[in-house]
Amino acid sequence: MKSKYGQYCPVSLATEILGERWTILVVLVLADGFHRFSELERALPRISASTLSARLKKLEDAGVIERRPGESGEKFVYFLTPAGDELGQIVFDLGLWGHRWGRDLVTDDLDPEHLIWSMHMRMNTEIMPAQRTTIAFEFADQPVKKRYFWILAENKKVQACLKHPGFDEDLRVIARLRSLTYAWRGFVSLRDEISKGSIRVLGPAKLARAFPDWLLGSMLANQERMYPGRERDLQRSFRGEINSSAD
Amino acid sequence: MKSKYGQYCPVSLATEILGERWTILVVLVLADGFHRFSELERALPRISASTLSARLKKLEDAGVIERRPGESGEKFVYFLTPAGDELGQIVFDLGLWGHRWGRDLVTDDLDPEHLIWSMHMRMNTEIMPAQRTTIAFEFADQPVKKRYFWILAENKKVQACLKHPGFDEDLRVIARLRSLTYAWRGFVSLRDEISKGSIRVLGPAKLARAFPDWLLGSMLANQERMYPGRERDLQRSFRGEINSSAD
DNA sequence: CGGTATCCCCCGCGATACTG
DNA sequence: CAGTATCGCGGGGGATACCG
Repeated sequence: MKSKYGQYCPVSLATEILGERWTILVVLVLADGFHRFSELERALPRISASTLSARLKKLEDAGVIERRPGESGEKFVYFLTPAGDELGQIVFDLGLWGHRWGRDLVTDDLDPEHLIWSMHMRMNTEIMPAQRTTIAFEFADQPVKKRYFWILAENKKVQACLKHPGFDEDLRVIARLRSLTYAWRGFVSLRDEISKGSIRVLGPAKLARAFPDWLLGSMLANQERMYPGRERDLQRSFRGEINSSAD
Repeated sequence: MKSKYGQYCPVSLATEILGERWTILVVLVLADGFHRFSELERALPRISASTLSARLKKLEDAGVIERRPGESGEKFVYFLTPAGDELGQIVFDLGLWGHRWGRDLVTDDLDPEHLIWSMHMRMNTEIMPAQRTTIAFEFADQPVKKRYFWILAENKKVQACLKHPGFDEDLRVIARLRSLTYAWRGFVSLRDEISKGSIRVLGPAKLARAFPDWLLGSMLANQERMYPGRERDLQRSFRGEINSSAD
């Protein structure tokens, strides 16, 4: 059995479960409050259905998640057990570590669908209009298939759409994928990028002005990033890119 | 590249490094204060040299460890960087989780060499005799190759030996591997097992009486274990085994 | 649409051999 | 002894097809 280490050490035992590809991320998504197979697939765009199925089974066997009968369409919904909740805290710590010490992002890390998915979970609905608000996102540098997405908010409920939702947009946000991702991660300030024009917000002035407050950003965006030397380089190269594309 | 997830998510970035087999355990051993290639190999008996070499290289690239020139024989010594220290805390948390929620141990998890290695790091040298004390361990149920080990303590320095150290033993501890491992993990009380005879300590009465205090046990041994139902079953089957072998 | 079974390729890892 | 290069295999995981 490849996954065993031949050790009674508790770290080994934990690692047997978490060491397999994707497993930690599945726990993360469940801890984020998603419970359906399709939600997991959406949050983890590159996982294969069969792998996800296998991981859910293993996590269930390990006592990390519980499988309950589904209610509407889906066969099951998946919930963290108390053991899973404790694990979720560790996964969060790991995220903080990855934020502080993780490598710089490369193009292949960027994924518009996943970004939209993350953002729609962290909208400041308290200060958004109560009536339906449709925000269109256009990733100018992406191929057509990955260029257009929508986030709908209404009565403090937020929804992400991969297809045109059928009604007119209230705001349109146009940016390169990298710009919005960096703003999301907190590497650059959303407001700065908007005023510099690398992120454009089109629509009624009142909504456009309010938009930067709607987007809360990643939970970790306000956390300090280490290796400030690297970080400065990152921002410099990023800005250089923006400038050159604006020429 | 198999190790990438196509996500900018910080957990993904952390998992790219830690998701590979053995990596977390390498960090653990370094955090425990070992720094040499051979020490890592000893603490992780089933890792292959080539894999260990590859892991050290990756951890170095990731900024988790630092490779310094070695001083006596070895080419390098390996130290955690500040990033690695922070990671070490997470690995420790993971160990706590594994202790609380991890699966029961099976025979293949038990490893005498690793147990001796762990124990020799956690001897209560403050209360041990200052002069050289040699403790022989005999795992009665193991094949000859894995049956005999020694721990030497002298002046608050402790050393583990896989071969007869050349001088007489002061104490001899005879037990089945499972008994001592369970006592080490805190599943059962060392004192109880000694008084029941499943762990025997032979030698001068004064030393034999003191011995249970010398062995501090795993750092986690005093932590509560969850699923007490399972735990009781574990102890029952364990005791059943002892009894039947004592018949 | 929600989830599983099957196939098959590829690469991660262990074994072995090798160098300073 | 400390560490690295090479090779070969097994199984992890992605693609695809399939079922309810």
